[in-house]
Amino acid sequence: MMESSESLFDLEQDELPFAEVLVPLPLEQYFTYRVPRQFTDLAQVGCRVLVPFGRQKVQTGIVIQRHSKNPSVYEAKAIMDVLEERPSINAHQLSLFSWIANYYLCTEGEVLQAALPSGLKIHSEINVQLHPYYDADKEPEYPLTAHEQLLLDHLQQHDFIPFSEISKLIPLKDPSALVRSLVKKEAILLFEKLKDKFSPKTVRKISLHPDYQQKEKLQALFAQLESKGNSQKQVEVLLLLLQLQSLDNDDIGLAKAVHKSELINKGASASALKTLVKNGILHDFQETIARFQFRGETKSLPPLSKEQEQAKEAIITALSEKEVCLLQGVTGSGKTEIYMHLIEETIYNGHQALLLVPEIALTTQIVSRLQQVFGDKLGVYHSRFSDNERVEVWQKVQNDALQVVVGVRSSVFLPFENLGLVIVDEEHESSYKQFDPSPRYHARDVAVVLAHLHQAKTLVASATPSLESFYLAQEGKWGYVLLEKRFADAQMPDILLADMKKAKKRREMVQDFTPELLTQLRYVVEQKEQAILFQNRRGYAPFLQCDICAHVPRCKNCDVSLTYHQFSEEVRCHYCGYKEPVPASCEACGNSQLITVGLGTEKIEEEVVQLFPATKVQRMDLDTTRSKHSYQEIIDDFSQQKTQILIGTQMVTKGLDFDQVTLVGVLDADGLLRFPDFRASERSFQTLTQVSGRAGRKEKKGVVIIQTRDVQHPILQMVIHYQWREFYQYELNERRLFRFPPFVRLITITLRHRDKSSVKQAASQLARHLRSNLGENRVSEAHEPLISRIKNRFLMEITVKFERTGFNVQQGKAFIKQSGKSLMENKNFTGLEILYDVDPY
DNA sequence: GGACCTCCTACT
DNA sequence: GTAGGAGGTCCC
Repeated sequence: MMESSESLFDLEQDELPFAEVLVPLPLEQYFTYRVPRQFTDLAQVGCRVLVPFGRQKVQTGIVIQRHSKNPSVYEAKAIMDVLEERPSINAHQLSLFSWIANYYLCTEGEVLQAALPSGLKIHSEINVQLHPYYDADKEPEYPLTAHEQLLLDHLQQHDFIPFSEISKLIPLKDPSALVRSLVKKEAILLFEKLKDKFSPKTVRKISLHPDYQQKEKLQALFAQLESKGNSQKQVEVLLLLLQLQSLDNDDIGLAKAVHKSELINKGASASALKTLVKNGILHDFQETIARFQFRGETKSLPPLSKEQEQAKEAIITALSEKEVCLLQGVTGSGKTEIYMHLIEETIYNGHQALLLVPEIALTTQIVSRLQQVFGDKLGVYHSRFSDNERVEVWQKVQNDALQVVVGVRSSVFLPFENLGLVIVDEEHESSYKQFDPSPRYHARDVAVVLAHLHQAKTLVASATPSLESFYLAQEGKWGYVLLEKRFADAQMPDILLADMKKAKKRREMVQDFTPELLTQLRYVVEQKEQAILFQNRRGYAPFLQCDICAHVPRCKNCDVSLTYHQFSEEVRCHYCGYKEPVPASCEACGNSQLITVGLGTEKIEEEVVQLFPATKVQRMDLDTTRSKHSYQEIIDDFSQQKTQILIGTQMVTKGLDFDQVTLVGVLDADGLLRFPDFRASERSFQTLTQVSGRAGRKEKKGVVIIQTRDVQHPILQMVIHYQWREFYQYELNERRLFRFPPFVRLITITLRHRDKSSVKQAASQLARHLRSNLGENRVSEAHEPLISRIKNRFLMEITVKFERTGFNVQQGKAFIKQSGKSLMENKNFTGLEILYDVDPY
């Protein structure tokens, strides 16, 4: 694709004076720009260009196509600059963008927005400065308001302020009117400045000037300096430099450069240093360094057990016939070692490899294991890294300086040149599906497409595969390899159910603990072993309730109850972030007795601390892991056995290897099972199996206790008996019966509007239109979603189910999008928003 | 997404 | 009347 467009371009470059440009914004079309003569060669397809966009604004765009068709209805503006000689985005990526936009019903601009690290998305920002003729002491020609005065006062002290920061300085929601007024009064000027440019990390280094890098020359120099008498400081600097040069080497390497900061830290006089540089004795220069530098020896690959070796061979065989293979390996079966061997072979064959991991599983544990083997061939791509760090990985992947990347879902967008293998670890993880900003893509499914574009292979792995993947493997569309034996002959734990209903009736519950779980916990504490307690709800309790009138405090902006957080003494909305102090009394009846209902991690922590005051307890959930390192700290403390009991949400179920955990307690399995969506069973089975897998490794067999009010529940029965085959057959049957994925393709259409009746009317109109054109069995009636208002917008929903075969899904999707578009153009529904979620999770 | 414009409304 | 918010539009 690249080749052909380039050669076409060579032949006819003068006839391609226009470019279609994609901008990273949620807009449907490309924009046409004129390519100035000096850029005819440079502005290739895939290059980033700077373009004027909107009212006096600079945007980064990508050249999608070159052509010679001069747009007739408007005059094309000119590309301002081409940002690189080699395209940032390769042909595979452009195809991938367009596939994602089509499949997930979003725009290519949204994909670009998600794909490019912001360090590569330069755009201009408006700044405000004082007008050169403005005189603060002079009586102003026009009177100034208090707000205007505030801004001018600020500008007396500062050279300029970014427009976007004015609202932080002055309590104004939209400062544009204020700024406009001040411009008119000739008190300020506006100017634009580019921001977010990538800057490589550099260090300043000092070395001897080449003229002095010989012993004799140096001796002469010393003699000369010492004779002067006032150069003592300079002599000290030179001696220190020589000392540092020889530090890790007996032989003095006179050409060697040392860090300037080190010289200064060790006491070199800055002014003497400056003089030496000025006199041409020392050389002061900048060196670009990588942000990630792997130090230390790489080890050879860990050997595989017989079972691992067999699994690896089976995967290779499967992938020789099929593009995708599912590896189902129980927790603790040693999948990571198999990955390493497969990656090694991929690199050996001259290809790049990508290992996708769920956000939360990207810990130092897995990174350091891979780094030990792959050293500086390995790159890590994570949202917690800075922009500059991400740009660096991006560029190294592009230059083939990195052969392996371990990363989170957005690493499918990296500019791989010759991908050979993609591995999706823990593929059932819902965090692979992006939700909040569109594109709402699933990284596993995008990975399969990405691999296909590179004619590469995909390995999809999990102990508890998604129903979708399991089905594809069962149907033979994907290969399938099973690894059932735990590594080093570790035994699977005993999983037991504890009947909360019975315990409650007999009044045997101690707070939220059944006698079974409490007994085991006591034993573990006495034996100095470790335990994990799992409850899938953060905060103290899901909500507060009035003891008398049963009123529950609700969010002002959303249709949800507020969650009680004891530590911060607040009630919070998990949807819009609204929070308020805990109400002293019921707002409905004035009663002051508000009780907590339900169970969150914070409350369990409190109970455990009461029950075991001498034991070290740690809680791990969204609230305790907000900062960059706290997650890792909690993990480290627990694996070093500084903490004995770990209490947490989902997070504790994710691929962490702790050897001394002998007990896992699930405090309330019913909360999982009751979840009102079609994935409740699947999620329950996966979560309970995964969390159980945390118990007992190596020598010691573990125990898992699951508390429930429904001991007969079929899902729980299958979990405790390890009947995963039965589970998949059972659940596939249900899905077939009720027409859910993997038997149909699901799309959720959400309509959003600030006016309730408008959104209802728009939704039923859209539903009627879709039902009559696509079939009533494929499109649901418009209905209110479970949460019908978020951030003061009312929501309506339409569910679409397309069968997998015998129906043109792509055509159906296009029809939906077209219908949505024309509905939004309807003047009765101005302000209507339509959101699509393809393959919702 | 954001800078602009227009329209609406709550005040001194 | 007008400052400030809210909604709507367009970007090549």
